[in-house]
Amino acid sequence: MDGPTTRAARRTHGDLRIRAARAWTREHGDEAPHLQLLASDRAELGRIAEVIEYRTAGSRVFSYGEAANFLYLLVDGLVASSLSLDNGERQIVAFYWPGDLFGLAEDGHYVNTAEILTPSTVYRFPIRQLERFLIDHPRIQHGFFIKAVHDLRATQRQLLVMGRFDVSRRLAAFLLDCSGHDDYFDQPTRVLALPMTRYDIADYLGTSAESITRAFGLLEGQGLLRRRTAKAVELTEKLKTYVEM
Amino acid sequence: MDGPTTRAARRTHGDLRIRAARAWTREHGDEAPHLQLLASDRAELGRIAEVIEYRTAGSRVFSYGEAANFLYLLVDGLVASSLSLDNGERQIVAFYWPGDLFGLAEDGHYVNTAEILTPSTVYRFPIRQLERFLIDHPRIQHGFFIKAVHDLRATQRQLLVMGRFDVSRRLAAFLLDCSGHDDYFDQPTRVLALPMTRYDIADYLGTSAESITRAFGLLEGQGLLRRRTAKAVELTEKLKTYVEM
DNA sequence: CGCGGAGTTGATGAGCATCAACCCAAGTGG
DNA sequence: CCACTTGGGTTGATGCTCATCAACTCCGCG
Repeated sequence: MDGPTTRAARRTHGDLRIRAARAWTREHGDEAPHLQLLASDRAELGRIAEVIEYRTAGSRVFSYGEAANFLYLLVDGLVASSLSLDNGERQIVAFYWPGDLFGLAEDGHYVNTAEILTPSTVYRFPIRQLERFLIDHPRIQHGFFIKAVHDLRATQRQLLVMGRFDVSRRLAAFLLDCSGHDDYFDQPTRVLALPMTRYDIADYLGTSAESITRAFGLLEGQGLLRRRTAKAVELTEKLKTYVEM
Repeated sequence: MDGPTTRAARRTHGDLRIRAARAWTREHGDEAPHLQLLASDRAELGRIAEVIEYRTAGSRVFSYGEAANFLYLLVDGLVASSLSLDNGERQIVAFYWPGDLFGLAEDGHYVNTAEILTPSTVYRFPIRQLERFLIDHPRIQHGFFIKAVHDLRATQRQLLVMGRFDVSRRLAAFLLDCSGHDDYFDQPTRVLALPMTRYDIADYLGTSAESITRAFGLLEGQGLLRRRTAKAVELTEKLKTYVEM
């Protein structure tokens, strides 16, 4: 498989956006799912970043245990972050969509593996430089802090899904999450494009690919969705009511 | 049930400690599970905090959906953070031990319910004041950021446990987590004091209280632990090997 | 002493993992 | 251009894990 291509970050950093809802306070007109970074902030951040493009699905941005020298911002594409057991079983702990940060580490080593699911573009920031930079730019650091809190909330929510939902409900909740990403969900037709395989979904929802297929069948049987192709699903409004929380 | 008692934060803030491993970089002598805050930092933080004591188990620090005006730091005791479904099922998404921060919110409202499990002492910080304070004190904000990342890692790990482990393994992993807290684990005798009920453990591990009891039985049958009383368990060294990751 | 909640044990059935077989679409190479 | 390959997707059969309901014990407490 061919490796990624690297180049210096572009002049304009309009694509440097961090996806996150506000942590505690609500501010006027704060509905946007993206943090507001000033143009000057973006430019400064862009200065310490490199742009990398990954072409091939299946390639890895980094692997568990590697020395962690970079933090990544996904600009375009889809990335999965996973943990694996000795027996080879894999648990995907997060899908990263455009605007997401990834590259969690502990004591200088990555604590999970980041895998490319579709051709992707990322910014990568040298950790040490970034840490210094954040100390010097409290407002930007605050944005990163809010992002971390946002991800923490989302992961806790997923814990509820895993702990209390059967497979059909988990799938329904997952599809609704996906439908929040306009790159993959066409509002007018309500058709969701699924960039990942059944196996990926299963490894995310703590079940098997067969069970995912059967859950699709169940939801379809109840008129909550319609499979156009294996990777394109039309969602109905009723789907929301199926996931009671 | 009697309410909590409030008083101004004390002069000395030696108990203001934030529990977290470093996010990315490892620094010399950085083994301690607590962030290093300067004495002056602690004093400044303490100035905007109030100390609250909760006597009665079962009382709530805050409930889902309430206006979020405070962030909490647990000094002593044990607190559970949970989400509930319409049907009353409860999922505990985290136990908070001394040194943990809690009070996640979104758009100004708490996104889970914090419940007192044992008599507890907390610091509480007015959110708005704290946010201003953190912007003005980048190093302390950095500590909070690291704490958030630490919690995110821990929650992702729990997601692996929930997605890939059977009940016995989940319980074993949970007991090992608990044994990391010296307040409740006596190193010499290897006896762990469990401050929570079977129901709490079940609601954390996404199972039922009966299954927890049976899992205890299975682990005991394999010589991995010994139940002294319902709330005191002697762990063996072998327990670690049972949870292969 | 009697009450109530936690803990335990047993019986039963449902949901799902697993294994196996098969279909289908996209590539690949002759 | 078409056979062949490969991996994802689907469907069916079977057994196991665990949720659930019920009964009972144990313990602390007024």
